[in-house]
Amino acid sequence: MHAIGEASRLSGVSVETIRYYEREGVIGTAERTASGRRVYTDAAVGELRFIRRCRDLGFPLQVARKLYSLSSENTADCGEVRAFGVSQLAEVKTKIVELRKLASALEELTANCAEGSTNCPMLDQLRS
Amino acid sequence: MHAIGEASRLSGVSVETIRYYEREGVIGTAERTASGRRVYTDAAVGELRFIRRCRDLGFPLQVARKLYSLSSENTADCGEVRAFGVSQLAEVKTKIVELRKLASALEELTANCAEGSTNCPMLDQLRS
DNA sequence: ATGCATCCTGTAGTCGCTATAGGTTCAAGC
DNA sequence: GCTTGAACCTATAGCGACTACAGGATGCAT
Repeated sequence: MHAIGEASRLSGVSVETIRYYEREGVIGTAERTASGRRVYTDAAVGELRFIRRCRDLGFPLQVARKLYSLSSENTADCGEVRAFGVSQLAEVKTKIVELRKLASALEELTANCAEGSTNCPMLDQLRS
Repeated sequence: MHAIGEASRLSGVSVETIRYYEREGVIGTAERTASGRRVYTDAAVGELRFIRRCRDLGFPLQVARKLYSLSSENTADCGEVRAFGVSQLAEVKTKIVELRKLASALEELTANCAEGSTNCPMLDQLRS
């Protein structure tokens, strides 16, 4: 059994975020001590770590939650899980493409800017 | 002179967002007709378009505003403008690197998932 | 005169936290 | 037993950049 601070350290989820997750129903409500402090089992810490890993992969909280509930069933359909992963991957790839365009636009814009000049090609572009 | 809907069409900024920009001081307060409707000059539409272009390039609103005010000075220092662009470019590049890592992680995770299987390597990874 | 598009204000919701205020509880050292 | 300080508690507000109502006023064409 772990206090919230320890659960935070073990899972990599901040204390405030753990409480937020509980409020929002992302994770189950933690047990409490007689004085009202939250207490976490190893399984609960595992749940937090699972959610954090999903978040690190860019899954929204709702999807993280769904994946965790799939993970808790012993009849989890791998195909359904895969679908979330594939869709997330598609989104990430789309974002990369967008950001690449953005990067080259910024490269072009800044290319001809010079220190001290009061005639700025970047501003000209933004204005036109 | 243009009504807000027309200004929106001309600038590519939604009506709600234009009002939001005014509320937040991103743009100046628009003139009003006798009945209280906002009215936009071509210059005001240009301002909106400028802001939208900055946003499209990923600049935060504050920076967009700053760039617009630089653009309005006739003594704008091109070096200062360039600094914003370069810093934005660096951020975009950092994000691309992160997203690439994410994409390859997702590719690995989903690679061994198969339709219909109840033994899911992606969930196993997320759990472990 | 009617109807519909457009406009107005004000407020709340989105997402995923983060921060603050103001309080209680626990554990260690003296 | 007492004090101190860390860790905990709740409740609320703020972030960024919108978006989405609700409930009403206005403008314009038929």
